[in-house]
Amino acid sequence: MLKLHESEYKLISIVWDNEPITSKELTIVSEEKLGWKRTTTYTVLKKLITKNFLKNENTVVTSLIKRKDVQKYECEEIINNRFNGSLTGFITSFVNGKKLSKEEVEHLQNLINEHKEES
Amino acid sequence: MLKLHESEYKLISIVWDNEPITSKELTIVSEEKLGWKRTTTYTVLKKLITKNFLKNENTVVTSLIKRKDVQKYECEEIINNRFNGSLTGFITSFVNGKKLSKEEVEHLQNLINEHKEES
DNA sequence: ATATGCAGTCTACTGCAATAGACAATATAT
DNA sequence: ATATATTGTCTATTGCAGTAGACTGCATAT
Repeated sequence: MLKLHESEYKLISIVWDNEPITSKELTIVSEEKLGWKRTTTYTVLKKLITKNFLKNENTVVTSLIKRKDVQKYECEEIINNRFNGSLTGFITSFVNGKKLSKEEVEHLQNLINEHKEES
Repeated sequence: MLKLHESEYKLISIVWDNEPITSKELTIVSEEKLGWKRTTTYTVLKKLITKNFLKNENTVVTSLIKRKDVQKYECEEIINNRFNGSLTGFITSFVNGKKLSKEEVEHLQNLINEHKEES
């Protein structure tokens, strides 16, 4: 289960952006970016360690799961919950009333081609 | 702001699926599908009415916002929060390690074409 | 006129996420 | 040996979402 609470997500995002990072530095960055007190960082850090999302070895914090995996999980969650598992349903909804730039179109087309069934 | 809490989302979903629906019926369906007591339904209903998401006229409940709009909002939320506003980032993540069926590919391609900038 | 039931509100309880202060343990400097 | 800082934990507080019970007002049947 890759479910993260909001505060956990915020902290692990800082780790992803900066790892390896010492716990000390982590408290400083959290203070700067999130306005958290030192102990708040430690509390949330501990949660993430307990969940095996982060580890802290000798005051050096690194991640055990990758950002991509969490993102993927979250995508699936919302698509399953809100769109009955339909990716096209999701995209239809998102894209509704929007225009896609040339780059986006190109990028999307590549993506689609790369993930076509057979071929 | 189209933000909905989980319980609100569950209830409005029932309305979307059944509107127009009497408040009485709503309590029954909520009881069946969600296991809610009558008063819970009324409590959440009131919240949704206060937010102008639903209305209740003469015990007949109807929606003031459409499912699509809420879904769109939620899509944007997650894409902005988690993917810096990048749709392709989102899809890349979702599609990673998956195959897309012929129908999906076709559907997606149509979507893209319909939303190309200029043309 | 009185009892019964339905519609709806108001208040309260519970659980949990978010936050942080008090404290403990260990290392380091004087 | 003692003061100081660093690392980390444990406990407590706050706020809010979720849930539901007690109550009110109104209509209707007897």
